[in-house]
Amino acid sequence: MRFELRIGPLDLGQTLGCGQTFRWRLQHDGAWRGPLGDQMVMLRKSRAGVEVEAFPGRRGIGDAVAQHLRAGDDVGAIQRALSKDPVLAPGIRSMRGLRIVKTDEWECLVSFMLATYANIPRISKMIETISARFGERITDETNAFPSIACLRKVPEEELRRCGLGYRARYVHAVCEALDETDLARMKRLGPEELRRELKSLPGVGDKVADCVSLFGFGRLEAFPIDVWMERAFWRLYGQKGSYEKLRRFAADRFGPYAGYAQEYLYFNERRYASAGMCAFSQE
DNA sequence: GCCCAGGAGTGTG
DNA sequence: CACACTCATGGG
Repeated sequence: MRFELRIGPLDLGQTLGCGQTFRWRLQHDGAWRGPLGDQMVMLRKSRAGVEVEAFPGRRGIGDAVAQHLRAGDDVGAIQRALSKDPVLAPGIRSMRGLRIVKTDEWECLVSFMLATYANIPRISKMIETISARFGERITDETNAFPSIACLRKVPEEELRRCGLGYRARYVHAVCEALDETDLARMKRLGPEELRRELKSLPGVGDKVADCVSLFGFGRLEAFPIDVWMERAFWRLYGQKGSYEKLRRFAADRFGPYAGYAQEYLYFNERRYASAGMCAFSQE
């Protein structure tokens, strides 16, 4: 199945390339390929948005892609609103095509639990390994991410052999603490309640809870704070302190689209670290 | 070999 | 509240 989705602005690399989601791969021909639910999808930039190719191309895949890329979001308006922050504005200009994605709640929860104290290539590898061993087959090369019920049957030791390290215990415990109805209920919670409930899970602290709120549950006001964000806050705003303090600063300063501000700061801080350059104006 | 990674949990001052 | 320590391992 092949079709075009009208969407903009959109840069696939900025959106799928690093950190929000971990299973999209850039192919040699410039297309991005990855599993979405139980189907394989290839995305290629087109004039009006993206050209989508899906296998096996079951019904609903169009909606799934649109939902994943949050096609309904007015990203231009969000950028204009956040650009009122003079510190943020220059960085936004280099990230016009970044969209926050909406990922599956369960896959997102596990992914960011695995992300603790690991780098992005390793996170991807852990997720690929547990998908390959325990997920339903989509193609010869790729399996879907395993459901809660699937993963619950896996002994902790076997998860450990997938290279999860100490994270195996948390994943195993969360499988037993949670089921699909819990996730469905959590979708209706307010932001603070959702955050509190996520944090009550073993292996989920402030940062993971905020990542899962933002990407998995689609709460654009969520603002995950990691080491990169601490560096950015100190360098650009002269702010440091506890997670709660920085979180409040972000909420006050960036409002309902704080998640987007976080992504702009995150990408630019990493760029700054690697290139020694800065797209933001100094304080 | 060395360093650090999109942290969390636990204990202590 | 802040800090220190441990956790288990693999990319760069």
